[in-house]
Amino acid sequence: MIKEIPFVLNVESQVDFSKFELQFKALADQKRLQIMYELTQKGSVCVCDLVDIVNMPQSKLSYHLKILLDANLITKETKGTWSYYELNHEEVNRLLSPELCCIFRKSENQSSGCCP
Amino acid sequence: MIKEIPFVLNVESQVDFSKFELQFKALADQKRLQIMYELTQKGSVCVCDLVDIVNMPQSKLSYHLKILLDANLITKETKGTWSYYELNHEEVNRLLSPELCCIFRKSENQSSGCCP
DNA sequence: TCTTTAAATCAAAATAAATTGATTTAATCC
DNA sequence: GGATTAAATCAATTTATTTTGATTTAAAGA
Repeated sequence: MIKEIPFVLNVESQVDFSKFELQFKALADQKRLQIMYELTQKGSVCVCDLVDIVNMPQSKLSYHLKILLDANLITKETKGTWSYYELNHEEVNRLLSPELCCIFRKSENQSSGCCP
Repeated sequence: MIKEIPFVLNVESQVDFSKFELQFKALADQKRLQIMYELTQKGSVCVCDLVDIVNMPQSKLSYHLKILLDANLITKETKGTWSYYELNHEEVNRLLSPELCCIFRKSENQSSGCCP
């Protein structure tokens, strides 16, 4: 019979925070928070429109979208020459408090169990 | 007669994300996440002990504690020469999802309405 | 008072992230 | 095919953050 090894020593220093670091880094910028906010308000938006909405040069926007995409906080769908970005509500809800989720959620849409 | 400029354009860009930026910046670092995790496990810890727990030079730890403190994610109490730091559970819960809060919460203590 | 210890601060160096403007890739339309 | 448009990428610069080791501040004890 095998004795269980106590699940105690230094388990804490094993905890892997790298995914959280990546996601919080993506959130740690007002420009990117605004992009997320706009995607919440407008739903699915193509880069060519987003450029005007957030008033940002295209290459700069592209850079910030990539950071959000790599963090899995937004999703991308390409249709021909256009790329449409959307908020990844599941991931945002997984990460942020209901209170905070509401900032990234239209008040009309209460369906996804985030807002109180 | 002066024509009014329509108050339409860019109302959304008025939303102030600066406090969130500060807090997410504080969270956007594995070392600081580990510090928060240790404070969750150990409750109130003085810097002199934390140095060994997170295995970090004192000045470096002091730097990271300040960032967490400025973001209101931890609190500090000085007793004589010692400084004791604690997690600010209210603020952490306000910001992070119940799921994530659990990472910064001892499983014994279910009192604060965070874990499911 | 002098010494010791804890913790914060400082300035310099190292590292990382953001911005810029130009270029590339690739899909669409004529 | 050639021109046009959308979006990503690139390299160079700028800006911000982190690390380091030394110094400072200040409380406690002999």
